[in-house]
Formats: sequence, structure tokens, C-alpha cells
Amino acid sequence: MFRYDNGRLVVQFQACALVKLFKKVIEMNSRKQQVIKKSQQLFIEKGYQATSIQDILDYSGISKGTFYNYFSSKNELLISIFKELAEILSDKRNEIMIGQDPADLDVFTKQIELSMKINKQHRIFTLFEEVLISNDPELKHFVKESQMKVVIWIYERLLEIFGEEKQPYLLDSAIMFVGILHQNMKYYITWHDKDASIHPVVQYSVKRMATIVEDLAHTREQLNQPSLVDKWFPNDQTDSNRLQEELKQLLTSLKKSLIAEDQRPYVELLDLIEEELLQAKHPRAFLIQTTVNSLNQAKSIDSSQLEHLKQLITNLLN
Amino acid sequence: MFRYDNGRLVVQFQACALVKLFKKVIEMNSRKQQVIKKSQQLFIEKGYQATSIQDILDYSGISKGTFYNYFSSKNELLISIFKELAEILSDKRNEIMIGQDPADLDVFTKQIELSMKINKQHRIFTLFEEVLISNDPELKHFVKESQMKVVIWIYERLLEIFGEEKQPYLLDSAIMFVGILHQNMKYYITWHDKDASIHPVVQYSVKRMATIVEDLAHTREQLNQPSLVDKWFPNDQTDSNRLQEELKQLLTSLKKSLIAEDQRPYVELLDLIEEELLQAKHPRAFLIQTTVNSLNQAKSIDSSQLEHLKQLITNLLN
DNA sequence: CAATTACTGTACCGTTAGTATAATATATTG
DNA sequence: CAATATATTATACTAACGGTACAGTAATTG
Repeated sequence: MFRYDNGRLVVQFQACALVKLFKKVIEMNSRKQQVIKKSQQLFIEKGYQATSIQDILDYSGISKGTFYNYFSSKNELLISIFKELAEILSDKRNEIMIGQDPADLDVFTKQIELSMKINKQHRIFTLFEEVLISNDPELKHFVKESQMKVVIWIYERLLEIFGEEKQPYLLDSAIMFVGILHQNMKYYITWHDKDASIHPVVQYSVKRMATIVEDLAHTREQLNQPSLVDKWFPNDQTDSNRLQEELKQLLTSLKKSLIAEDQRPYVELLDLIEEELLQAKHPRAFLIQTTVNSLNQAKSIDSSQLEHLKQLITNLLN
Repeated sequence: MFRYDNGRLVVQFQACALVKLFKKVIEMNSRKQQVIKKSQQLFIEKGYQATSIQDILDYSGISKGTFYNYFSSKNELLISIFKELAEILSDKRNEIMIGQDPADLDVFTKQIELSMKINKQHRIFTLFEEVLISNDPELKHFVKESQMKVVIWIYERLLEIFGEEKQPYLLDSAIMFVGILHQNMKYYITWHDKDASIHPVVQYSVKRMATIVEDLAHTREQLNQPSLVDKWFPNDQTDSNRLQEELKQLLTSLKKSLIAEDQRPYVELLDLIEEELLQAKHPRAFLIQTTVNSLNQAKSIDSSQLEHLKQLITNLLN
């Protein structure tokens, strides 16, 4: 499987074997995921505070030792859950964007509606609120940053939708949109049927936001300068984030065409690239490079996309 | 002090003596208030969860037995604090309204700004959030109801400001205004100087809300019917609330004129009426009646106002 | 097979909210 | 003033929690 060619290490094997190797290296599977899943269920049912570690142990069928082998604390478990959900959310949002006009307000509405659905399912708001309190500064910071990221994502989408000329007012609009949306959701859910579609709420909220954007552009009133974002998130971090977003979008699009062509194994390869590149603390360039090379064999991936992918990976790895 | 006149019990004495009697009957003073005050300080500094009961005992210099004699639990203490703050807020809001046009948007802005200031001072948002989590259903319900009351108060103010013809859209407007305001506050505070005036934020938020109201009236879009409020708060309760609000406004106005005329003792009498009428579980009609009667001697209170007061009290007591 | 690794079980620590109670101080009342 | 009632203290206690420590066991791997 490994061999030297002119002093350079070369790895060659089928996609399947590579997948196996990766799965082991990345150790993303196993019971840890199970524990996350189970505790997530418990948190949804009972809430974070109300769920004791003993509950989690009983429900997942592991011992305390194992738990603290996986997670250094209950809070760290919660962060893991949040991160996973954020990943899912981001993936699905990108999926919606494929082949669509980024400036289409309806696409944005669909993305928000989906986010709200997942939020509702997993009680993310409740968990966030529950945590904003906790004494763990790390956890607090994580949640605050997550919420900030949501605002920034919306801000950047609004930029695509309303264009550069509205830019000075779009950070304010994003902030207020989040407020409108959450508050509307809250009361709509308490007053209407719990299983009622949230679509009207989202649509209604988006419309209000659009009105606000127009109004702000007209009255030229501004509360927060969009440049404040850079202050909070250092430039290189936002740059990196942007690259990550771009990569994710590209990957989702590639995956879709692969699935359409019935070339599933390659999808797994893409998953593994994403995994190693975005999740691992120290991505192993060598493994990623190998995987990308083996993508050459996939016919449904055209060379320009592959070039784009390689470019993104190089940028992300430096 | 007591004497019988034709078989009817009559009480006659000066305002001062009456005040003393009341203070004892109502037992509102004493160290309990001190404990509330001290623990409030601790909650502001350290947060609710992070403040242990032992901290409160040490800081207020009482024993555990006394604490649990005053409050049945830590949560109940928190409710006491909330109730007191709500009282203060309501008082100050009414004070602002005296002699002003209820339809003036600037008056509303001032009321909101003041509420935000007090909220900021006492970290009410944080405490509310901190509590939304707790497992105590009573506490949760209390907080939710409090937030709902804020929305309803805003809704009723908007009704005064924008008039009946906008009524169908004012509940939605109130809900979204709360979202806009809170969200704007949150990011404004994190990005700007902590001691910066919040006036621009409030003004900005109110303007957006006004835009939304106009837009809704124009597009005729509605998410929540204002009648839903009655569903949540039974009619008699909202009626009672309205009476209470009216009483409070009248009292604040009376107090102001009394202070202007330098007749302080009567102010205390009014305080005691309010105390007994709105706080006590079973207001003693007899005591209130007596107090009101002794108000006849105050020259700065005209008879029409006194009649109004008597009418309100009768309505509230049945 | 041997050695590393993953996992279990149990006992333990410090802290927390809340209970119980006997002793003591402070008011109230006849 | 003295008897009584009430308010307060001090202390010891319970049960639950998050988290630690560690010796023993099962599974995996080269």
C-alpha cells in the first residue's frame, strides 16, 4: 500500500481501503458518537441541568470512567453536541444553496426555515439559554461566539441579497432579524399548535426584515458599523471561515453530483477530507493529498472543480 | 382610637399613628428587605447559580434558619426580587406618564429607556435567562408570565400611540419590538463602551418598530391576533391588571401633588393603601377604608380625584 | 502470545440546597 | 416585672451532584 518512488512516498489503493484507514485514524466513530446521541436525547427531554451524568451513564450504558475518558466534563460534552449540530446546520444550509441564486430572498427564507426546524427539534435555544448562565467561562464564550457567527452568516447572506450599496445597514438588519425571528417563534409556538408549520413565521419575519433594510437605506440610520465584526473576529479567522464555507459548499455540490452518478465510495472520500481538514486539530496534509489524488479516477468530477478543491485545500493548510 | 358610633366601629386618629399601625400589620419592613437587598447585590456580582445560600447568609449576617423562615427556597427569594423590581419599574413608568400625552412616542421612548437602564443595572435579563432553565416549574412559569406582561404592556401603549385602527398589528409589533430592542442592546453593549448611553439604541429600535407598524397596516399582514392575549391571561385577570395600573397611576399623580404641597405624611398613607391593596393576599377592606377617609383632611387632594380613588378601590376589592 | 489499550466498578471528595432541632435572644402581654 | 410567645441562632444532618482515583477486567492488535 505504501511504496517509494524516487524517494517520494506514494500511497496507492482503492477508495474503500483508504476509507478504512481514515476511519481509524480519525476515530470519529465508536461509542463516543453514541454517547453524544444518547445524551442529546436526554437533554432534549429533560434539559441540560436536569440531566445528571449518572442519567447519561445509565442511558448510554457506559461507565463513569469511560465518560470522563471521552469528555473532560459535562460542559465539554455539551460543546461537542453544539459543534456537531452547527456542522449539520451548515451542511444543510449549503445544500439548499446548490444551483440556486444566492440573491434570491426565497432561498434565504428556506435556509432560515430549515435552521429553525432543527433548532426546534434539538431545543438549541433552550440549551443555549441554559448555558449562558453557567459559570464555565469557556462554555459561555463558546455560546456567545456561536450566536455571533449566526449573525455574521446572516449579514453575509444579506450582502448577497441586497447588494453592496446597502452594506452599511446590513449588520444592524441581521441583528434585528435574529431578534424578530426568535421572538416571533417564541410566541407563535406558545399560542399556536405545537406541530404547526413554522413557515408563516419565518416568511413573516423575513418580510419585516426586508422592510427594515429599505427603511434604513432610505433614512440612512446606522447603529453598528459592519466593520465591528472584524474587531470581534480577527481578520484571519473570518478569512479562514470564509474559506471553510467555500470548501463546504464545493464539497456538498460535488457529493450531490457523485450521488447522482452512483459513485458512493467517492462521497465517503469527500467526507473524510472534510473531516480531517476542518475537524482535526492538526490536519495531516499527506493523507488529504493522497485522498484528493485518488479523486482523479472519479469521472463525474470535472477537472476545473478538482483544481478549485486543490486550491482551497492548499489555502486552508498553510 | 377605636370607638363605637351607633353600633358601627369607627376609627379616628392622625395619619402618623395610622402609618405605624399599618407598618406593623403589613410587616413589610424588617430584615427581610435587607436580605433581599443583599442577595440582589450578590446576584448582580456573581449571578444566581454562582451565589450559594451560604454566601447570602454570610453577606446578610443571618442564619440559615432565618433564611428559610423568610423564603421557602432560593427560587422563592428570586421571585421576591423580581416582583420588587417589577414594582419599581411599573412605578417609574407611571411617573414618566404624569401630565404627558400617552400618544406621544417620545414618552414611550423615555419609558423604555428607563426600563432598559434598570434592567441593565440589575441584570434582569441575565437573571431571567439564568432561570428559564431551572427545573422549578413555578419559577419558569413566573418568568414566562413576566415577559408576557411586558409584551402586553407594550401592546397597550402602542394602542394608545397608534390608535385603534392599527390594533390588529400591534401585538405583532410589540413582540417584534421586544426582539429588536433586546438584540440591539446586546450587541451595542458588547461592541461599544459599557458606560455609553443606551439612548441611541432605544431611539433607533423605537423608530424601526414604528416603521414596522406602518408597513403592517399597509400590507395588512398579521401573525398573532391580539385576542390571543386574553386566552393566555384570563379576562378577569387582565381587567384586574388594568385597574391596578389605573390605581397606580392615580396614586403616583396624587403623591406628586402632595409632595409639591409638602404634605409628606399623606404620601405614606397612599403608600400603605397601595401596599395593602396590591400586595396583601387578603386586603383588609376596613383598614383601607379608614385610611382613605383620613385623606379627606389633605387639602391638595380635590374631591373628584378622591372619588375616583374610592371608586377604584371598591372595584378592586370585590 | 504478549502488550497495549479501552472499559468497568467502586469507593471516594468537596460542595450544594434544604431539613431538623435544641438553645437562646427579643418582644409582647397580662 | 414576670410569663409567654415569637424570632433567631448554631449545629448537625440528608441526599444529590460533578468530578477524581484506581485497581481490575475485557478487547484489540502486532
